[in-house]
Amino acid sequence: MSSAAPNPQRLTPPALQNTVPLPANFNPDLTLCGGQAFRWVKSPTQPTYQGVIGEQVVNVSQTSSGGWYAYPLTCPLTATLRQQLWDYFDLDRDYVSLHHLLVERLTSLQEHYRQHFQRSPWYTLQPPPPTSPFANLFTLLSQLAGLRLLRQPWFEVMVSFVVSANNHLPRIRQIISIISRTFGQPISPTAAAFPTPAALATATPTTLRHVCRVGYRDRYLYHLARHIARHLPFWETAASLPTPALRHHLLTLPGVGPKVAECILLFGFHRWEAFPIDVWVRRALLLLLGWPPPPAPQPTNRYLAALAADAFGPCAGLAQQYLFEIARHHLPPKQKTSPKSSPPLKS
DNA sequence: AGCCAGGTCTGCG
DNA sequence: CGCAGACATGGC
Repeated sequence: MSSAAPNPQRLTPPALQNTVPLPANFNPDLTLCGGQAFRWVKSPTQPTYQGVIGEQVVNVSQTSSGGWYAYPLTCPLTATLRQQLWDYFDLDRDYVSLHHLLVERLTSLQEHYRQHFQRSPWYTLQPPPPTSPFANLFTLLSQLAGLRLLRQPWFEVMVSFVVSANNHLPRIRQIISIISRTFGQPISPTAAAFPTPAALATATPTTLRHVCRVGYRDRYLYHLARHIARHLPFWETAASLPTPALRHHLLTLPGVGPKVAECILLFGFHRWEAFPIDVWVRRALLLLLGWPPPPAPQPTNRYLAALAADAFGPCAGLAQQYLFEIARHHLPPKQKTSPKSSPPLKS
């Protein structure tokens, strides 16, 4: 844990041709340290992030001119590995165009509902507050232009988001790290690959709870790993299933409900029509729409999912990640319920 | 100290 | 369906 050594491994950056250059506007904080992946650690002293992709420790660093690049830390960059990084960072996709598309979709969605709610009786009863992070939508969204969706392996995503339920991001990262070091193949003195289903299937609930600190989720992960390991041939081919069928199968897994299933579809099977709705995305979306607060009737998540599918279509997943990051950075931690009355005074 | 967390599961009307 | 509680753990 605590590296007392003054300078652990000050590797000189590899020659440029031995790295994978990332797009000019790449934003590592949003992409690597947001809510989609849990294995990236930001260096406190340098513009560098270290993570694990497959069986490799990977660094993401910045050149003096500001560009970002990725390279494997402990081995040369083979053609196969270059392709793996290219795939992980989703470098075939044009996120600049996607950003412009999202700006357009979100703006028109906001305007549509603004007009809708202006005619609503709830609006005149309780007008929305003028101060909202969505007041200047274009400026808000421009801060997110470097956010990308990573193409992660599906089993790691399954485990990560079962762990994520009712949990904090820092603790999710810690748990995923312990699970990797405990059951994954070591690939460096300090790092390990994420365990295969077979490897994690050897875990006992007791170990999961008391070593990996997963709490009451021990039985979910225990049954999940054993189930996946036992039906591995099926899940290896699951990537070719249509999204509704795949969603149906995911919902049969222990610890996987509607929200986690959408996360696995999006981050693990790269289905961009998936739209996970958690408390943050829900709050951000309602605020964007200008939805009147209670006592006005509130929409169900099922309704919001249909709304998002209609508004964003094949970009729903990226729109969701935008909303999540907006909520995380611009909304207060908890939406206070009704003020009710002043707190009781101690006499 | 107490509340909350990228929810899910269970059991009830 | 919709709703209420429980649920381990640890950060803030």
